[in-house]
Amino acid sequence: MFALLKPGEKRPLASLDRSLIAGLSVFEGIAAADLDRIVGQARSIRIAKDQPVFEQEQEAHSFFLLLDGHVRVVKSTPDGHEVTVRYISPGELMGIASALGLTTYPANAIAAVDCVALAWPSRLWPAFAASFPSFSSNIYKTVGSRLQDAHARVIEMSTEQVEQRVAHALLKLIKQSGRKTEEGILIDFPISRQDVAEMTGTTLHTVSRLLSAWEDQELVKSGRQRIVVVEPHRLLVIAEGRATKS
Amino acid sequence: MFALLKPGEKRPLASLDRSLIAGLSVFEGIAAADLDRIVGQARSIRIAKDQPVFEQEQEAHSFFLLLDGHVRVVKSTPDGHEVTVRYISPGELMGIASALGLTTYPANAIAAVDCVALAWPSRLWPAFAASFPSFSSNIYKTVGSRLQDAHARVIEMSTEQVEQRVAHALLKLIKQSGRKTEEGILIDFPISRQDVAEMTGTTLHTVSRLLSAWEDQELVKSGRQRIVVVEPHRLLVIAEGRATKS
DNA sequence: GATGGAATTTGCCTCAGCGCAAACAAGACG
DNA sequence: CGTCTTGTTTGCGCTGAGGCAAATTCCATC
Repeated sequence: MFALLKPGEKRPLASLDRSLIAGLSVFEGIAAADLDRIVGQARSIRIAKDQPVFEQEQEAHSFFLLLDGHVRVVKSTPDGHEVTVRYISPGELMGIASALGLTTYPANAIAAVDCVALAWPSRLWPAFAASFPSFSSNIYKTVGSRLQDAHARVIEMSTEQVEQRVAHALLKLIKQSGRKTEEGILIDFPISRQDVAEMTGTTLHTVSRLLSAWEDQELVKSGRQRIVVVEPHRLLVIAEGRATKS
Repeated sequence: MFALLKPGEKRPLASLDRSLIAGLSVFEGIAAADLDRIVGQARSIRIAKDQPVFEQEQEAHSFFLLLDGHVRVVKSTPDGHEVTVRYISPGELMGIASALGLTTYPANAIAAVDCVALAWPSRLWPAFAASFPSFSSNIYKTVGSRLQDAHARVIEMSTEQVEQRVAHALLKLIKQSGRKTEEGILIDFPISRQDVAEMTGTTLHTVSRLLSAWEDQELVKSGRQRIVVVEPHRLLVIAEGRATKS
C-alpha cells in the first residue's frame, strides 16, 4: 500500500528528529515525556507521488501527521465530479476522522509529491484524548479552523466570481506552500490547471484563460504544473474584487 | 439582551423536564447523575423572534442547546452579503465556538421564531470535557457532522446548478423541520425567498421563479414566508439532476 | 377598512463562464 | 531522437442565472 521513495532520499525514518517535531503546533503545550509517549506509538511511513494516503469510504484505520511533502484531499461525487477539499502541508494532521466519530475516511488523500508522515492507529485516539488533554485540545483547534475554512469556502462560492475565487486560491496556496524564487513566489508542488479548477469550482479552461490573462499582465508566471505568483499584491486586489476591469 | 416571549406561553423555564432532555443525542451515554450535574449548571433562556442568540465577532461567553424553536445561523461578509450557514432545530447545539478554541462567535444566530434554550458559560467547557468524556465526545461528533455538512455544501456549490441546490435545500429543511399537513410537508417556521437564496448562494428572484415554476407543476405550495413541499419525491428527482427538463 | 411596509412575482436584458472542439507544447519513455 | 501521453491554450457559440425595474399581493397596525 505505501510505496517507497526513490532511493537516495535523505529523510529521517526510524530515527525521528523529536526536536523538530516538538515545535509543531499540534504538540504545543505537551510535556516532553508525553510527546515521547505519543510519538513512540506512531509509525513512520513514506508515500510515493500520486499514491493514496487513504481513500474515501475506506475504514479509518489510522490518522496521520504529515512531516514532509504535500497531500491533496479530494472528494469524489457519485456523478464523477472531483472537489479538492484542501492541501495538507508539512506539520498538518490528516485523516482525523476518528476524532470526529467517523469510522470511514470522508475523502481521498493523494500525495502530490513523495511524502513522509507519522501514522497512529485510530484505536489509540480515545486513550490519547483521555491521557493528553492538550493534544486533543490542539487537534480540536485544528478541526475548528477547518470548519471555519469550509464555511469561508461556502461564502466564497456564494458571493464571489470565478476570477476572485481563483485569485484567492492562489493566494492561499502561496501562503501555505509558497517558496520565494527570483521570479516571484512559487507554489512548491506540481499543480495543474485542473487542480486549481477543482479547488475553485470551475473548469480547467476557465483557469487556463485566467492564468493566461494574468500572465499577460505579468501578475503570474506559469507553466506545466507550475505556478509562480509575481505580484501577490495585485492578485489580492483582484481577489477582493477591487480590480479595475480594463 | 434576551427578550421575553409573549405572555401566555406554556414552556418550562425553571423546572426543566429532565426526562425529555435525557433523550437528546448530545446526552447519549451519560449517567443520570452526570446529566444532572451538567444541566444544573445551565440557565434557561428565552429568545424572542428575530432577536439574536449571539452575534458574530462577539466574545463567545456561552454555548447553547436549543430546546424549542428554530435558529438561523448567518455569516455576514464585509461587503454586505449574508450567507446562511445552517438552521438549528430543537435538540441541537449552537455557539460551541469554545470547544473549537475560538474566543468569539464566528456567525450571527437569529431566532426564526420564539425560542427556548439552555445556556452554559463557555468557561465551564474545559471542566466538562475533562469530567464527562461522553459529553465531549458527543459534541465533537456534532462538530464532525457539521464539518461534513460544510464540505457537502462546498461540493453542491461546485457541481450543481441553482435548481438542484434549491431543491436540496428544501429537502434538507423538510427533513430537519418538516411537519406533515394535509397539503404536504410544511417547513415549520417562517422562511422567505430571500432566506432560501442565502442558503443556496443565489438571489431571491431566482428562488421566486423556481418556486413559481414548481407551484405550477404542483410540486410545492408556497406563500408568504411559507413553503409546503407537496411531492418530495419529484423534488428529489430534481435535486439529483435526473429531471426531464420539459 | 384604510394605509404603509414588506414580501413576492415577473418581464426584459445582459453577460460571465461553460461546453465543445481543435490545435499546440512539453516532458516521458523507449 | 522520434513518438506518445498528458497538460495547456484558445476560438466560438450558447445559456443559466443575475441585475434592474415595476407591478402586485399580503399583513400588520392603527
